[in-house]
Amino acid sequence: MTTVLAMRSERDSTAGHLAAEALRAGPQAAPRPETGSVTIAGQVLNFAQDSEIYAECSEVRSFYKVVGGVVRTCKFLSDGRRQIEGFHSAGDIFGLELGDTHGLSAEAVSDCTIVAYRWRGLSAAAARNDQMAPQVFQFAMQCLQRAQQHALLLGRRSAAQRVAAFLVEMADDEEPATVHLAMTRQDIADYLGLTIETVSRTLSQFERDRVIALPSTRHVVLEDRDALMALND
Amino acid sequence: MTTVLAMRSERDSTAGHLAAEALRAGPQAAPRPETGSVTIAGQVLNFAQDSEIYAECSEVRSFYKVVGGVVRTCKFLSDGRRQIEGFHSAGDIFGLELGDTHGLSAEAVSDCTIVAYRWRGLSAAAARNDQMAPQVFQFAMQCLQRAQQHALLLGRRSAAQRVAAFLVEMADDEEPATVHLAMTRQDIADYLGLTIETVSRTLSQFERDRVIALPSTRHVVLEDRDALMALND
DNA sequence: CGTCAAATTGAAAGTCGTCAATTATCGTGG
DNA sequence: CCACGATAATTGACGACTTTCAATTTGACG
Repeated sequence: MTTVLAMRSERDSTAGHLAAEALRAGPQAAPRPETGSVTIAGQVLNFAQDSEIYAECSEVRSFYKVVGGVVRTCKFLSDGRRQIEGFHSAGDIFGLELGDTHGLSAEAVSDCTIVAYRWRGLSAAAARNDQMAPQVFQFAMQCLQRAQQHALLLGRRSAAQRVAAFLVEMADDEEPATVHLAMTRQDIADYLGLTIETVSRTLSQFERDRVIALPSTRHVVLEDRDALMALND
Repeated sequence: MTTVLAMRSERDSTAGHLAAEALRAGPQAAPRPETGSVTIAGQVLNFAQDSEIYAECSEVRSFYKVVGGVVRTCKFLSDGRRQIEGFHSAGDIFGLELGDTHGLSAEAVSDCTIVAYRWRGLSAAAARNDQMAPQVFQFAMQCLQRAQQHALLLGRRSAAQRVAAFLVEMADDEEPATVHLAMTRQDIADYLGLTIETVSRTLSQFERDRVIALPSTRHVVLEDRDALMALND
């Protein structure tokens, strides 16, 4: 199966909008290539829960967009511990790298469907004369800002602040927000730089404080989102 | 006073080398513009110790290269604490951003000299038809990798591991390496996500263990660099 | 030599991690 | 549909590491 990812070449949009539109466009968003647009063939792949999408230090062959399910990108330490750099769900791009080897590994948090877009580095893309570079740059800078925000969280926040930030990050805009967690407590812990026990205890404490409700382990209702947000300035 | 930053337009080099050469080129590296190269005017600025170069959320007018001295880029929390994202010394670029506001603030760790290059975003640079985009992308990805490495450090390392990583990062290639610290213990603590006391205690312990020597507070001799590196896998 | 800021050191407290036990959840098969 | 086993999650007790608070020492500069 093959799909297309629209890569527009208009110059009048801002770089931000260009990238946002192009990198978020799904297969369904480009039923027919528009005049002047460049399309990139993508291959749809399915991964079972906990299967590896690519390994750290493996050769970069493609970058990826999540169609369904959730993906985690992470690093491993020699002692077996993990640092999860981020979770990626429908519409998110991941695995786009400058060098020829992946700096992180990627794994399926849940069963998921992913589109792989062939990618041989920026120079190869630039040589095709398409307007991908600004979008790729935009993407890199977004990743950078998230990474810096994450470093701030890991360096300076308490366990309660980290868990609160995670819940707010995962929540939708509804009120009260219901968060469906695709990942285990271990995943959350490895994302927040905590242990599974601390995450569990913190969630329990939030529940006792009536800040959240836990109808099931994977469903969190943010009863008092303001209280959660207030924990981080 | 005005200087130039060479921005080469050759296509035959790898993206990596392009960026590395162009972004590291100093005033002295481009005595005369070469045929086919694009030059960017830079303004030399001096900043006194602890003065602000730009504030978080301030408008992006330029990006910067350090000529002399050391710069820190950091974020502030509402409680007054800081997370220093990185230190930048001679030759380093900082302050290059996608959006129109800075995501971090920049301050002079020591008295320092900096070249400011006018920068109005990638689209403005791209419109001038120079070949800056790949170099900027390369730069962004390098920052991203450093930020991810830093997140790993902050999320999963003990105080001793963090201080060891910092010393190795700051060390030159000589043996034994002598590190001249331009920053205070507080700066180091805010970079490593620790307190000033913990940094001090850890350095003292390293000294007792004969891993380092401290001829003065700002001079560290890595007596046993292997031992320091062994702490992190 | 005196003053002030930076750095070090000590003692106590607190947070989070570790280890262990219990409970809950989910998938599988009877 | 229920029972069972395996995995995930929770909870408790304890300990280690880091922070906090406080005092002292060191170093820079007039």
